[in-house]
Amino acid sequence: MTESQGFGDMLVWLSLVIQRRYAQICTDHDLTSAQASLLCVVKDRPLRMAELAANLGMAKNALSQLVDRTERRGLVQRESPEPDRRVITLGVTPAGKKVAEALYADVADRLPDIAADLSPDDQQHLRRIATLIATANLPGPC
Amino acid sequence: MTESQGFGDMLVWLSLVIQRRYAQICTDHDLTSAQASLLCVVKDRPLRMAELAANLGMAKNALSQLVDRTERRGLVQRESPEPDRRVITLGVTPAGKKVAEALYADVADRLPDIAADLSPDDQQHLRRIATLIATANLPGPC
DNA sequence: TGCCGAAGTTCATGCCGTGAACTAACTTCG
DNA sequence: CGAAGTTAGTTCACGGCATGAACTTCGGCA
Repeated sequence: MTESQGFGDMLVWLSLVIQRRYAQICTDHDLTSAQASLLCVVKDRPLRMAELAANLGMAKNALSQLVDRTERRGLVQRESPEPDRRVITLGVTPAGKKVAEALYADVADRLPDIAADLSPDDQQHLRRIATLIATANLPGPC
Repeated sequence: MTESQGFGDMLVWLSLVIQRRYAQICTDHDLTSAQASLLCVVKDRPLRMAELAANLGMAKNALSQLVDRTERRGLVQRESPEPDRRVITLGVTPAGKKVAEALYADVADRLPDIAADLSPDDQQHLRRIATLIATANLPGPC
């Protein structure tokens, strides 16, 4: 009954297209999608593990292991700066910062390619709508 | 320099939001995202492995293993209908068909929730734009 | 016949996420 | 003070997933 076909369906395909391009850009920087997202979230300021887990929408144990792998590569480091000695914050190393910035720039540069065939109006629409949905549905940063 | 902040970035977040909701709906039907997508692609007509791999954007070997797991659950079955005995086509079982249709309906029903806060105009924009990008960037079905 | 290429598969490896059990550190309150 | 409960984070075993490399089978072509 939903007219044309599959709004939901189309959203899934859209996300697959984005996901694929993103993964490609990440591997060009020798990163996985998960590690790349992690890096981008902490690139400007350290965050606690719990906050990070919420931001990325993953369980604490999954995050812990992701951090293990990323730390092993020297891109990120655990710190324990608070009086409460249980809390661990995660920051980037200088190397990680460089990688993060290069990746971020590349994403900004190459990811919008998927929208290259759209009219300028539609590109603006998409940008606006993506921002709305992302900020509305993520416990997120801002 | 790109105004406001991060078009590329926003697209990534958008795709994460969609991906998460989709994964949730899939697990509600006891499926993984990959198996769900596979099922939806073959639910109406059988396809060759090579075509499937192209449609889903994955390597042939990855597909082969995905099919193994999905076939083991009795949702899908390999056939060898052509004179060329190398080609294998993949079709759904009756059980698989039922699951696929229930899932598809649920996706159509619940996935657009993420856009619920948008104005009706924006929802139409999003639907249209998603369709454009998806069909333009997928070797896909149509 | 003999050789090349295409369709699928198999294997080993590594990343990723989950559930369950665990440690260490703080908090509460008698 | 000190025992009970809570919170932050980790560890482990397991399964799904993707990749690269090697392999089998089959068709095409000379």
